[in-house]
Amino acid sequence: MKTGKYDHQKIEKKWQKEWAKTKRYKTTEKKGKKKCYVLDMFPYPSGEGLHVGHPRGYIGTDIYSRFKKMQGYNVLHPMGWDAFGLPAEQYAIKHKVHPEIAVKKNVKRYKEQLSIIGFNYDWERELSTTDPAFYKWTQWTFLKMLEKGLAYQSYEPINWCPSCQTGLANEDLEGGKCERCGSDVEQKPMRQWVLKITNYADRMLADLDGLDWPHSVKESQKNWIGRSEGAEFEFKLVAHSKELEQALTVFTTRADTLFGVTYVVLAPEHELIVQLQSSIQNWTDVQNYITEVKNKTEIERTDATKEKTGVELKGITAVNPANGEAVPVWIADYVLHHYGTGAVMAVPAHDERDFAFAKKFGLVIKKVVARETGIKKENEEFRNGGAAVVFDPISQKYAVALHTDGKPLLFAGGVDAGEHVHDGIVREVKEESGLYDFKHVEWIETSHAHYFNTAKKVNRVARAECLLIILNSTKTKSINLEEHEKFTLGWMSADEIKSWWLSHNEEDGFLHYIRFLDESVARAIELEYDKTSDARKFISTAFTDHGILENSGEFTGSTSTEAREKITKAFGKKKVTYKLKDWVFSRQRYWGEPIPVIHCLACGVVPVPEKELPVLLPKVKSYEPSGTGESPLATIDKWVNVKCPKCKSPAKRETNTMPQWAGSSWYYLRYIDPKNKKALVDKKKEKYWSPVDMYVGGTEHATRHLIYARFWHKFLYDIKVVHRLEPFMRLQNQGMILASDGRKMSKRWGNVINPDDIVKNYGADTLRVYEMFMGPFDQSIAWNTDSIMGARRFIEKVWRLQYNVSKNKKQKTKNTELEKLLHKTIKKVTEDIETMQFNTAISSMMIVVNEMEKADEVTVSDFKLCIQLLAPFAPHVTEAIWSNLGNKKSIHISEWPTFDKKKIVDTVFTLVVQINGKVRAEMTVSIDATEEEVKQLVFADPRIEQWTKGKEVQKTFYVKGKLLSIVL
RNA sequence: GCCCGAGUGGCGGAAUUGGUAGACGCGCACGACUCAAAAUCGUGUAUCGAAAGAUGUGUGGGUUCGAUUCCCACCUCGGGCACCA
Repeated sequence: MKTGKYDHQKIEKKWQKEWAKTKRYKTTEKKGKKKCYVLDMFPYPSGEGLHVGHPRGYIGTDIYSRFKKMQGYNVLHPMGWDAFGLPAEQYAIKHKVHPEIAVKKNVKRYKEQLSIIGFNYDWERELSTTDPAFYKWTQWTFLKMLEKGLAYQSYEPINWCPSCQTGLANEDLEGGKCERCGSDVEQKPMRQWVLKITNYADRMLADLDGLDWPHSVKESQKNWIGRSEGAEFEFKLVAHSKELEQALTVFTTRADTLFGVTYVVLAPEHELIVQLQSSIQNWTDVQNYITEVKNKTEIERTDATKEKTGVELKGITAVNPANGEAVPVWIADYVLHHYGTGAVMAVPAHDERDFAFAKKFGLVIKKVVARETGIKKENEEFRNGGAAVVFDPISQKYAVALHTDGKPLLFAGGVDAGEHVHDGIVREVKEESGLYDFKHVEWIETSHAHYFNTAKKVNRVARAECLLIILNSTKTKSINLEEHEKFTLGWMSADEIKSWWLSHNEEDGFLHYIRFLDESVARAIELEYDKTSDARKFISTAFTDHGILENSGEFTGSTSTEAREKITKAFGKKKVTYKLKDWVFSRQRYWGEPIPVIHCLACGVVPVPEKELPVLLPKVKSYEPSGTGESPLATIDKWVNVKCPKCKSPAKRETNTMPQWAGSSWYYLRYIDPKNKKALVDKKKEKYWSPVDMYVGGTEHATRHLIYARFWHKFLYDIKVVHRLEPFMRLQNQGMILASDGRKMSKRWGNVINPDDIVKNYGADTLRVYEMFMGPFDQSIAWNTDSIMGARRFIEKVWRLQYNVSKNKKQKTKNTELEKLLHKTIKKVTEDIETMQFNTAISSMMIVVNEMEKADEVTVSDFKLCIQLLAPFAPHVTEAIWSNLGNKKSIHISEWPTFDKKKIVDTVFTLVVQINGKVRAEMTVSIDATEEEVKQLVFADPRIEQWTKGKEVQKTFYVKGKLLSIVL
């Protein structure tokens, strides 16, 4: 063989042409073979073209699908275009071309850019969501949803983007702003089509468990669906001492706090308010407030840090179903109309928001849950007691009972018979500390601690009141002598007390009890001491943890968890609520699938008959938004005015279009059977190819595309179009490639690296290897053009190797060390591709190539195995070498190498000798050596002797094939 | 605030049923080849130290013969949710 320079341009052009000619990548459907469906999230062809970040995921799926093909699978690996929606329309408006033409142009450019990278897509299955033959089935599915009652019209206010001139779904917002343009969205009441995705919330949640998806994506979906279990309670309403016919239903997750309700709050949009008008004494104020709230943007309204506002509905009270107490009724915008029942029972003692509201408006705060520490045990002995935090405002220090070992404790104790618990604590403090000059005594909280008394060997639960005592002076009287032996009066700052307890993790008996008290101290210390006020006011916060009930009638003493069940059962009913909202499905824009319904004055909403699908998007002169909240389609009289399919009287077409996410919710099914005119997908074909085995895309789709597609798929399952509950079995995220400055690649920053340039200068194979080698596939990483040389050098090494190898063609003797390494590499690369750890796969191939370069003799068969491993990564150069070696058929249909178990077994290993945990020597030992033999060998070694001399060996640990640890 | 995930050389990163930390690559230094340069090849490259040796995987504790890996607390960064009752 003649030595040749590695000319990537020539090689890549030649083989891409050859593959196209021989239809190398046409999907095979050989009988009796297993299938593998490998899919990329199809791109939105923008006008900017691709940068080097875009192909990263495509390279991953390309490697995976080539690998699976070589393993003998029938592989489906298609590509298409997600081309409806606002970006294409905005681009078209800006460049004054029709979106259809703009999309065609952009697709052409994308396809060119993709093709030079050498992907193995089956282009015969290419599809576009904008193709009428495709969107016919998007419309068809919508009609099925309409038929099943899952698509409905609503007039509720929705998110409206004033800049994009369209309504948006909840998923299209980012922090209350339009995800596309960043404008503040408004709440605009208008007619819209909505899909009942909430009907599927539970199934989507439950089926997440069976998916091989990244943990973070599953978490995002769980958060997005936002299921919460709680209860509904009905509060009867009273005005002028008479019960009204309307009642108020509230939703809560904290039924255990029902006895702590001191008022109730309605969202300002609540429909009950108008109904109650005649009973409301301050109607003008109420109306003013509602108007005020209406004028706020969504962001202003949902800002949790702003001051709470609200108005009381004077003249009306609500009756607590648990204890019959009448409480005031308020309206406030911190209560959201669209969550739960749009009304809450306010428990200021145990909810931050209610607390803030109650503080501001001077409402009653009633504590019904006490803090609980430790774990509840059997046969607990009950103790009643308390403790006090004693504060000296002059020195800003706390008085503690200082144990001789330095431990600071609270002044605490039990209560004498017949004595009030507060008096008991005060008495104890006086006796133990000698302090007596108190300025202020305040109750902070009640707590329950479960602990084991080590002295008496009994389980105890201590109910303890925690008091705050503020001193006038630090003068003392005589101190109880018995206590004085162990304790002295000490003064410590909050930080000193905290740090002592943080560094001493004591758990037994009384100490555990003390530790609970310490938590009360910590809490008391956290209370802000208001120096400016003569009233010496301590400002508290709401206690929102679970605990033990107080002041709750027969439920007093129960845990929150128990009480929640019991109280729900006694006074209300269980209820589940979701954060997920129904999918706002209409857009007031041109470039989308027309919603296939007709509005008839007589018949109402009439679906377009199935045989008239698709409802084609008409050609128009102006597709710019009308600005009236109506779609541009509304201006095309010819298209709009039709006859009602039912009664044949004049009727009008629906002029709203579908959102961008419609087509992408099911496109993966169409690749299976892209030309089918009779069905969305052929049942048999669907049964063979579904589900997608490997789906690769960015994390930005975690809560939109991937939620919508799962919903759409489950619907198709219900109407028996598909046979699997989930569309994508395995999902892999690819990380973004950032510019070398660490920012996103963007024209705006002028930091875009174009893949065409890299392919031209370094080659597609180098680009592919570099992008896979730069770091873990799913992590974001900055582009570094310097580092790309490493990948290029590696490929050149492989290229040069073919000439060294061919010289040895006749050589027969095997280099067993090299062979062993090669077989270990086959194992590693096979496993790494399966788990998409491409960086370590390439690393191990680099190692074997380096060794082959160093070796004098490399057999052709060993080298062949090596380039077969590389073939999915660098398809062009390996194909060229494969052909140079005299193979007639493509390397990409050759059989994937398998490793020989016998060939990777080591005969010797490196034993590591540790002495007292430190590595002191290494030695080569036969793999068959017994522990005794190893020990003999080790102790005879002079390097070991120098450490063991004169010392006694206490223990040894032997890990077979790894190390010997000696303890002296 | 709540829920996830992650912190390792000059840089990208490797190694976790607890067993040699830093594979592979980039960069850098020196050497070979060259009139010279580039390319290529070779050697070295965690820190401190002349060396022996010591230290070292965000910080502080703990378990263990042995911890990047397990436990507790904290710090920082990234992501999701957020007045969601």
